[in-house]
Amino acid sequence: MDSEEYVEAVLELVERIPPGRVMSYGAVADALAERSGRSSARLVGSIMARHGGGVPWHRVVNAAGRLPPGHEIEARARLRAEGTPLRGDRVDMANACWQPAG
DNA sequence: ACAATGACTCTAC
DNA sequence: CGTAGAGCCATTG
Repeated sequence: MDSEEYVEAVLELVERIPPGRVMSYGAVADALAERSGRSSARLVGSIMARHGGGVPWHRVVNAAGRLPPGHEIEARARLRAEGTPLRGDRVDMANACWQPAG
């Protein structure tokens, strides 16, 4: 069961992601590990899959800059519209990687 | 406790 | 661009 506390923390952080930037599940998990104590890329992914609605989920990608399955087209279009550095069908993590610290 | 699953991550081929 | 194997942690049967 996903504690709403953790879910809210994830959604909050995802909403904090500025346009043109993205975060990897692992980065989100790592950033939330300080507030929840427990975190895993799989957990964040699972939460996004269940509660990803209502937040710019397209700003959350995996470590390889891959877009979430079933939404590649949507995510790619949104990212492109926001000016996110794209590299083919993936996100240019070298420039798009963002973190709450800066 | 065990087995299976998942919007993950890394390394190797 | 692809597959395969191991590690990861929580949920579910």
